[in-house]
Amino acid sequence: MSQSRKDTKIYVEIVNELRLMIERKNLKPGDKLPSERELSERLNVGRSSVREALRALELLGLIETRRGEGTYIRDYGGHKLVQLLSTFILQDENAKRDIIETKYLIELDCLWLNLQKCSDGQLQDFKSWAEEAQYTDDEFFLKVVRLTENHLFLRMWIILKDYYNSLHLDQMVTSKEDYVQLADMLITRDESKVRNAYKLLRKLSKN
Amino acid sequence: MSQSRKDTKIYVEIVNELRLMIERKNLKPGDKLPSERELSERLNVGRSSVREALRALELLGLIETRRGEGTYIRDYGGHKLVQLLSTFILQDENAKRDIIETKYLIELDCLWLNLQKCSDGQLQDFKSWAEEAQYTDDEFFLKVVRLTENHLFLRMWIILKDYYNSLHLDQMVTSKEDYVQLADMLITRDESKVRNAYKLLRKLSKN
DNA sequence: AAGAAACGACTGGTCTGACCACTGTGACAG
DNA sequence: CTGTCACAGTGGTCAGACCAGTCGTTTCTT
Repeated sequence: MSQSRKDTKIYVEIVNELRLMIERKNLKPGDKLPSERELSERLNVGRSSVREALRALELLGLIETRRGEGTYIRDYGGHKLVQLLSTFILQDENAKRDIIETKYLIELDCLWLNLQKCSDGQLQDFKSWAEEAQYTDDEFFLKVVRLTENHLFLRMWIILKDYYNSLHLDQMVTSKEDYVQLADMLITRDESKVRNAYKLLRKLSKN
Repeated sequence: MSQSRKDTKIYVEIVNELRLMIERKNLKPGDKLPSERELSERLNVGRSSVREALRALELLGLIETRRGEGTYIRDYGGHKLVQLLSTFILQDENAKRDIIETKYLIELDCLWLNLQKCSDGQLQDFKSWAEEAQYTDDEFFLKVVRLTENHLFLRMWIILKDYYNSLHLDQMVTSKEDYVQLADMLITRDESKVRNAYKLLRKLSKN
């Protein structure tokens, strides 16, 4: 009727089956999945079909397999996906511009979110860290994004960061004062000041 | 030499092999890839390994296979990825809040981008359309996002929209005037006015 | 008894060959 | 010329075999 046709490939069904299993058993990153042979038996499919499904999920970075041990759920992060998709997607020049543009805007969004939602204490801690610690640009903004406690932005930013770094742009040198300044402006809770501090840090001339 | 190292799985090497092949021959969406059997022969690997690689690429939406015909390069788009990643990523409770928050912020980003980059003519056209056409909320903002010509934002927004709709929130009724008003504010190129118009439309009390 | 070596059970990694279902094509009968 | 049909090629799936690691237990050595 609807789509009970067998036009859906087995391996896709297995992927869905796995999703359900993970949901039902509430499996989290680090947990172990059944072995390939067991899955093949439980689902009444060939082991090769199970493998196709698992390999696909692995390439996506959703699971991890260790020979001799088993298959485990993984904490998702860009990984190979980036490298992969980049050759397929980032062909034209516009893509390059999109990545830069998007990364910057998301960083701004996260700054804004922090400005809205963080407590004074959190912002103060952040500033102290910015003053005292050693960090790269990625590390600094990772902390910014983490502070929002928005996993979606975190995922997106991590992927964007990987793309961004794969562009091999000229590394611009950002002085530590710029970072500290930005952290400082957060405390003022003044949106436009934060915005300007970010622009300065990124050396964006105008808006 | 290069691949005599057994630390990389065959199917990953095949994926890379395919990437190279696509680059070298400059294959584009719609073009045909060699058959599974031919690949298996040319690369001296088993057909099952070739399949694992192809299935992974298929799940990613990078290729398309048609039984009896062959394997073709596909025009990339989110596809199954969304559905897939959602269950693996959005497990916790905060996910819901993240989706809403992120969608709104990205919509604001796109509005801001349009305000920066669009010509007067484009904005005028957009306003005319907003006044005269019939559209849903999704359709309205799809147009907004499209206008930015940032494919990355477009992809992200589409994904977010799907997530968002799957939440089955109470449909809020937005009057057409709000949309027109927003389009109108774009023309003024006043950032804060656009921001306020958006907040009004989304019925967000404060910031 | 304590430590080391060997074994066995289990897991993923890969290959081969077989069969099915489907699509495109070309030969042949009308 | 046209319609039919068989065939070769392609993806979809499966079963079985073997390799190569990991881990826990057993057995042997000291």
